[in-house]
Amino acid sequence: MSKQDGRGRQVSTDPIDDPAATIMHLDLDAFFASVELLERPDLVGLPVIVGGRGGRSVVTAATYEARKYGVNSAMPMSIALRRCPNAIVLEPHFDRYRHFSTVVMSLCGDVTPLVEQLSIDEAFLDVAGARRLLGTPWEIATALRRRVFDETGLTCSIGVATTKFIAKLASGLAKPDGLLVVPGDATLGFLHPLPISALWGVGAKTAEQLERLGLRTVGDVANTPPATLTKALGAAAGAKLHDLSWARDPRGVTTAREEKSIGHEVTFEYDVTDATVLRRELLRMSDQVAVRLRRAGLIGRTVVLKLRYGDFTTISRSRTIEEHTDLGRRIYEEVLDIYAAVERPDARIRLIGVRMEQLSPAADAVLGLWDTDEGWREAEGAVDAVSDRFGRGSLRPAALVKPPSNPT
DNA sequence: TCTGGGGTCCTAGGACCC
DNA sequence: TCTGGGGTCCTAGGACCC
Repeated sequence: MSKQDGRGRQVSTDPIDDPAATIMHLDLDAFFASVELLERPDLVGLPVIVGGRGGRSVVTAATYEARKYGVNSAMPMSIALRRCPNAIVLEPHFDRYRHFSTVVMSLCGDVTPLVEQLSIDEAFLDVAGARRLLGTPWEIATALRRRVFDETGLTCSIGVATTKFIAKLASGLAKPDGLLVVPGDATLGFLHPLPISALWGVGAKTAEQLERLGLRTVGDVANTPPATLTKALGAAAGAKLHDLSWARDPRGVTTAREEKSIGHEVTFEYDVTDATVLRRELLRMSDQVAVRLRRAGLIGRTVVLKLRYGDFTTISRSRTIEEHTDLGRRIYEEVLDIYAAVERPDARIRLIGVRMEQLSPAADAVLGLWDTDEGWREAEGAVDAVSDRFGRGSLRPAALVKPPSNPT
């Protein structure tokens, strides 16, 4: 049995299987648009685009009917509507997407505890330990796809392979509503004919670089000396690409990933020149960032201001402060000072953003206030007491704990 | 045609220390 | 007088992904 995929290729739906192919990549189809259609069944089968209505908005998601007109994610809405004037545009509802995402991730969790959520609509699963109980990878994936549909009404695609990279490629080729298993011994035959853009990390710029070297397929990259690649792309990117082109991808499925930064940014409907408006926005965003830090039980040390001017040039200025913080006023104070240093009276500002980096758990900072053994034990006890009572996210060292006036 | 908002990772240069 | 090498931290920018 076979069917045509979204790009007109034949995709096998035969139960090709390989007990050693235990990595799965699940990807919900046209996720945001599909969720919207659950509430608007009257629009099923029509070109629907999810995105803002402002003049500067972009396409967040599009149904396959809209994609037929050349509408794609991240495309400016103005262009999308020119290509597909009959499209129905719906505003996004991120709360709904988060809800369905949680449901689907928990269904994945019923298959195996080894679930790595990649984004709101994607996850890797390692089903090596689930085979005895649930069957072959093909059987597991088929059952999971059915269960996702039965419990949410959403379709998804699953790629199955021996590595993450190949599994992700496979789910992409299986879309929409498909399943593709790439047995271990078929990997290179599957991979090498694909275009270089299939490689993870190859976007427009890198593709251009590689084409200049005369490389068009993944197989071409595989047969290029690594030194040539590193010379053109840098040490890390060159080595990584060469490895991926031979399907070498040692990354395992990991469940825990720590956040490296938290930030917010806005693009104004019209460029802003009024400094009062900008400062108000910076205050609002500093508070938003602080709220998210506290909810995550994190504090940050590096404050980053991002500005994009009317001509789209973008700068960022950062400052690392002495102490960690999760307080909106403190973040605002720094960001305002940074802004003052780059402020130009005539500048037209298109976007501003605030971000916090160098994050660490709030509890660590509390412990860091003491440097003696007994002080440490005392602090540890205080942290436990507070987090037991209120949850770890409630720890705000600056407010809760006064450092000893005379340390040591 | 005119470019969102959330992120991650990499590079390169400079400061500073040993 | 001219000149080390490694390591870490910080900053700015860019490519990329969903």
